[in-house]
Amino acid sequence: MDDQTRMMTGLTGLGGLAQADVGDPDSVRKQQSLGQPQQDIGDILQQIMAITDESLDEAQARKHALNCHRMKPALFSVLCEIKEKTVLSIRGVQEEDPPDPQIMRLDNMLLAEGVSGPEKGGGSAAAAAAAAAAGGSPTDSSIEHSDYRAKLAQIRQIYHSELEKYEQACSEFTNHVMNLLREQSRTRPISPKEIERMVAIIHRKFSSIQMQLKQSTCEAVMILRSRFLDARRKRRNFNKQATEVLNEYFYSHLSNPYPSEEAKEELAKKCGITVSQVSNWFGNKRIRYKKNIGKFQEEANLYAVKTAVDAANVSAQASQANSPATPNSGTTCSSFVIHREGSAAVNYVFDF
DNA sequence: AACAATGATTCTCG
DNA sequence: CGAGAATCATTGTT
Repeated sequence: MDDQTRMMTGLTGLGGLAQADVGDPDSVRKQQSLGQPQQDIGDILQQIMAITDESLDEAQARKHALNCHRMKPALFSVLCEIKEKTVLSIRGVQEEDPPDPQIMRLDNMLLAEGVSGPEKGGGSAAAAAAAAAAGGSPTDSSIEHSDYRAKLAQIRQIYHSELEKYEQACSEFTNHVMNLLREQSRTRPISPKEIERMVAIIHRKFSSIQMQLKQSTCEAVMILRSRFLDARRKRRNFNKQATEVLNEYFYSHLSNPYPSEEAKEELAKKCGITVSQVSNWFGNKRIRYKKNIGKFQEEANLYAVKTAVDAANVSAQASQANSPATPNSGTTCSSFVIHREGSAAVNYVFDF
């Protein structure tokens, strides 16, 4: 609202010029030299000055009265004359502002973040995700990005609606001022250039408000980004079933616990996690298992038995003669057992 | 609160 | 680019 008040002062500044013109004793002398009664002119000037203090209706009536006043054309021409002289001093003040580097910076950033620029509907959400992933594989990370995208969309929506509001307010205000100036130009001389200048001033003021909007939008995006990046570190432990599936695979492939890309995808689907999460899990598991086999012995045996039982069940269902004591996933399972027994806590390396 | 477990990240290396 | 290793940061347990 600070800008608005400043805008108003800018506006009254123009009006003030006219008042100064009117108050110029020079003009009074000129009027006197025309042979008109001084009192009369003084009255008119008083009336003009007082217009702003009156209610709209009164002012309207008074304005109409002034416009019909017999002295009006003469007064107007005098005002024009004075204006001619003073306008030279005003001209120097005009300076064309080059495109603000800061606002360009903000614009670029908003564009880069996808806040401004082409509206991204639901259809191109994948494109937005891909852009946000920036090099990551599009299959994963889309889940993590959905929250981010939703928040970004929220910011974008607020930004656009605010921008629209500002633009509307700006054009409304410009129209209002232009109408006002046109109306006033009947009473006092206002060149089109001046109106132009006034419009430029208004636009400058509004664009400074716009810059504030852009700035705070940028800040919001930055905050969102940092929160999001922090949030990526946040994690939820996988549910029991998922851990079970992963462990089952790990211990039944202990001699070569490196799932292929297809296996990873299948595990990911089974566990309801992403492929990269599966990769993370196996990476962590391998290194932690290797570091301290002893700690995992119990778990390993558990899953060895589990897979053995499963295998036995499968074979039983298949009406085969295998006893539960001779699991058919033997190669990997037994290799683990042998290794365990042979080198309890010493460095264990996977059989590659 | 201290500690362990665990998922994610970052770095180096082949 | 993927694996290993170290590390971070959160979650779960005691």
